Amino acid sequence: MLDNLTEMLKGVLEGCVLEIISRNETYGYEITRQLNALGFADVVEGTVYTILIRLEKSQLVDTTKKPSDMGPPRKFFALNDAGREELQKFWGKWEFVSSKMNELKERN
Amino acid sequence: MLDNLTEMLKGVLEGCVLEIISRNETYGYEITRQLNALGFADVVEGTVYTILIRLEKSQLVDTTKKPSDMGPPRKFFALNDAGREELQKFWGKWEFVSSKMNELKERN
DNA sequence: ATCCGCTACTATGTGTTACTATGTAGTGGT
DNA sequence: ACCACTACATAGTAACACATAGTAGCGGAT
Repeated sequence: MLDNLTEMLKGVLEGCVLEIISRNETYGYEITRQLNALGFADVVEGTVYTILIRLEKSQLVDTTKKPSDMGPPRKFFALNDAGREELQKFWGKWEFVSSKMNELKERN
Repeated sequence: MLDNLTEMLKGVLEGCVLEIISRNETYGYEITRQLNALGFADVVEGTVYTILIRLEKSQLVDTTKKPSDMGPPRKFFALNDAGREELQKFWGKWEFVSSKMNELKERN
């Protein structure tokens, strides 16, 4: 129905991942499932993993590997201080853009 | 303060331009000014012109050139039926993403 | 024993997009 | 003559989501 969200997700998906991680230390596969459950049904693992690697390189997250009884070992991600700061900045930006968009939409 | 909105504007800026055009037949330079006034202060003409050319190629707008007494002739843009449909789709997508984002943000 | 499905991670390449930078050109004021 | 403002155009860049493919562990069914 609302065919392709890809472009609109640019710049917000990373924030979503940060938010999800901030709630609970978690791992890529699970994050993908949560995003899908949220409604972003077309988001695939490849996308999430590239985001996670980016977050790791930017040193916004700490990682630990833990065994799983359901498959291969899981790489858990947790926000560090820089990550929490980035998350706050993200919501600030979202609030700004989102308010401006609604302003534009409602104005007549 | 909220340093770089670039990535978050991807996918929404085109919709903003569509919305602005839908209100009044207008031209690139003026659209840029309106976006700046809205709060998207860093959006520059080059960005808007590429969007306008894209809209033209996608046949979402009709164009007419009109002389100006303030400078070079202006290229006016107006939405056609396809453009109006696209605009509606855009707001549908925005509504969806935006609601999901707020759901994610508020949930605790 | 073998295959399949699910879990879980990694890597390479592609298309789209906003932005940078630069150039052209018309008008009016000083 | 010069400059600021108006107005449009375009080649190149960086960042991002996504496509695609591969590797690998585990459990259940055939």
